[in-house]
Amino acid sequence: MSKLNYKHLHYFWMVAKTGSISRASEQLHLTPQTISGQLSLFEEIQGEALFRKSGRNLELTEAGQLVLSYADDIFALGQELEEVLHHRPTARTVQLRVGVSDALPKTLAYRLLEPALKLEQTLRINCREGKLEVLLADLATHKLDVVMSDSPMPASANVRGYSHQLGECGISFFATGTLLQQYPQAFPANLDAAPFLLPGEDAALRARLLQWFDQQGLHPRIAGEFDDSALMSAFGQAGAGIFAAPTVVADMIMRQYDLQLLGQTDEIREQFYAISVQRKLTHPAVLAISRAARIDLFAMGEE
DNA sequence: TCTGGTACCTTCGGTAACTG
DNA sequence: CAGTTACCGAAGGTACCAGA
Repeated sequence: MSKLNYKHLHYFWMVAKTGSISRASEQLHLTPQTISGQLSLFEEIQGEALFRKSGRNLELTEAGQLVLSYADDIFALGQELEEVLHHRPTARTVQLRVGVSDALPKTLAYRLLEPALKLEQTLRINCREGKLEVLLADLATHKLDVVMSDSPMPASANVRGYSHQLGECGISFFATGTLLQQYPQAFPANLDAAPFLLPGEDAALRARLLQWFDQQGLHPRIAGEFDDSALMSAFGQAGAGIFAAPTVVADMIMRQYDLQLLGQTDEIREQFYAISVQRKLTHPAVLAISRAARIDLFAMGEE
């Protein structure tokens, strides 16, 4: 049985961090051929190529990305041990690398992540926003621990992942006071012919809204389409149109953007998911998010 | 397009320290 | 003391880039 050589792992880690053998050799005060040789040996023992050549430099393979994610934790822990041994007490820090789909309202993203901030352990959140497909690619290469999205893992995605539903709620519609006065009819008739800000094609909410408009015989005037929910809210705040968001964050949106509520419906349901590469959620912060989100939404009578 | 310079990685052969 | 491991110097291969 092969044993992990931590010296090899350290050389690998330094090469991965610096992006080249020559730069790593400067950091480690060794010659490049030593690093190269030890790295080859490490790859041979592990039975996996960890780097591939990219021009003059090296880039990590998928296996390399996986090893790096573990090496980061191992050497962070080592550094922490040194600090403890040198009588510098330090709180144990848990790192959470989370990707937030840009279709997910930012206020909701915060609301979902909030339970993780209340963990007893010190948490460092590394939060990234982007298109779901890009975030899922990063999840597959272990650059992210979890992806928060308004839709489950797409069947077409070329990534192995598991969708964990955190909850669901109805939809609320918001507008500025000035815009609201121009459409005084009762909800939802006041949406008819009103300027409307529609979520982009990546958002799960978009299709549900369009279908609901059709069922209700409503014909809002589409004033804009937005992939980014924060951008859509900003346009809504400026009076460019009415927009929809999950009811669970209605209060936060009205406070944050100084908007008024047109109406609410439970006929459209917005769902929230945590997507991970593991069937079971194991990261302590993600577990906290998962548990708290379900309880919180249930308590509000929304699930 | 060719050529020379530069940067980077790998292989080979050898040495020194460590281990059982 | 033989085998193993880690290391280094020299040399060679590959990729990139600038200038003719």
